[in-house]
Amino acid sequence: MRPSVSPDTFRPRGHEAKRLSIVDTAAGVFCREGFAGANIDLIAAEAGVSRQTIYNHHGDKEKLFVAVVRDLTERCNAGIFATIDTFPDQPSDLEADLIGFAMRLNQNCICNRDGKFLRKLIQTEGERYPELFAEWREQGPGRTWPAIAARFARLAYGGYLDIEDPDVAARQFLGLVNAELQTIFMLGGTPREEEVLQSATNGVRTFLRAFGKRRPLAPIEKQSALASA
Amino acid sequence: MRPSVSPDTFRPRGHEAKRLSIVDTAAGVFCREGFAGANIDLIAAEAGVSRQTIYNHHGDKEKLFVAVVRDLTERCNAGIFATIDTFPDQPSDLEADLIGFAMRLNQNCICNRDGKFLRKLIQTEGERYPELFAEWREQGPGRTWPAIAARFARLAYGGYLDIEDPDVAARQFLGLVNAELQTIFMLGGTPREEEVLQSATNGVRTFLRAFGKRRPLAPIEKQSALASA
DNA sequence: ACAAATTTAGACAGTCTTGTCTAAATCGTC
DNA sequence: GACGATTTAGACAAGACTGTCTAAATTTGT
Repeated sequence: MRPSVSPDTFRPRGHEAKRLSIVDTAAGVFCREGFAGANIDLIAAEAGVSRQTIYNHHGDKEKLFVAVVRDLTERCNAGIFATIDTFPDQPSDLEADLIGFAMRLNQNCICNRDGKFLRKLIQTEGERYPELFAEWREQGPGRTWPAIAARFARLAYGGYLDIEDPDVAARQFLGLVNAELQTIFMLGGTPREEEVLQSATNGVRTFLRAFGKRRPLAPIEKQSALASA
Repeated sequence: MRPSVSPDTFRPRGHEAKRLSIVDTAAGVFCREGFAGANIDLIAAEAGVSRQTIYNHHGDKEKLFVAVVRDLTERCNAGIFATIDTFPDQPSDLEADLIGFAMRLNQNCICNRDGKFLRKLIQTEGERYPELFAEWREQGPGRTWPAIAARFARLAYGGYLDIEDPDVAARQFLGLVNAELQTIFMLGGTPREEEVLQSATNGVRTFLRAFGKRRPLAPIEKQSALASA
């Protein structure tokens, strides 16, 4: 791969704009080529910036890489928490509302550019930077999963679901909702919206078969008639 | 990383032994360092072989990489099909038997060395070798998933499960059973056996809450008394 | 034990890459 | 429009890596 670039390269204006463009472009190149394969000249060309500017901003390749991961983690986390805030705490149509939530999570956090890049960088270079990715683990899954679990717990407490362990339920919810996208994720592809919807719909249906209140009509609840039909 | 190696390097004897050792070692190095970062000298040293021997056997770095992926795909597939053959077609204890199957699948196919390596190589270099990984997709998921789905279909036909779409159920089964291992997989780690068991147990329980026959006592079933306990 | 095949160590050319340096050009701001 | 800060292009040294070549050493089969 030669660092060739369309001649009419976009050239970002302003100090911050350049910093942004560099980190952004670098994310893409690190993903495509891996850390070792990523070429600073190529990043510079794609970012519309001279190589020296990259060194001015970030010092060296490794520091640039760290900046990229920090940046992605931060943006992804923000997106996830914003989406968690849309969790249906008082659903009118539980199935539809959970499918909507799953869709938002997938489209805004997991399948979007940042999510895709972060996932790939973690998978690819995670072992090489233990402390950096330990940080990601704490800031990412370590904070978002309990937040989702808390929402499911509230839903259970509100009588909408029949859940024993909210943490397990949260992880299984995500596993179910993405069950049909695994192969696509593996190869770094982006699933089409209909595929995401399909997987989310099937996943939520199964989730509700397992955890939905099964006798919304029966008033004799709780300890008594645990076995039902 | 310098190509340093313990001085008393194991030196494989025989033509085939060398070929094996090269492909095997290369798998590990490609995983650790990525394709671009993998160093032929390092592979040679770790394999206990001279660099020239690698070129004699495989021509160049790219051909070596292809050989590695082919090798891993083949071995993994063999393992998966062998494990699918242990699927509980006539379970005595459905929950325990499915947990056992999930454990075998995880331990022998997904968490073992080959599975870990193949997964990482696909994630890391998949986009760079579209046709190679298209081949993997056909030979791997394209063949194993339907095989698992067929087993679930048989279980449903036998009255053990209440499944509409066996393909969806199969994918969801895998998603559930691995739900709690995702973070570990992400970072390339190998989960401890108790973690695998925990995830499998929780996953199978949820799976059965969703798809298990819920009235094993009611005799007015389907064709006759297909439902058992 | 001998002949053929294979493997080895090391040198080597060619290429690529990182990171530094410099002088000129450009930009933002007053 | 002018000044200070930033950016640019390009050259450059140092090092790393791939893939080839050679002659010697080792292994294998008979």
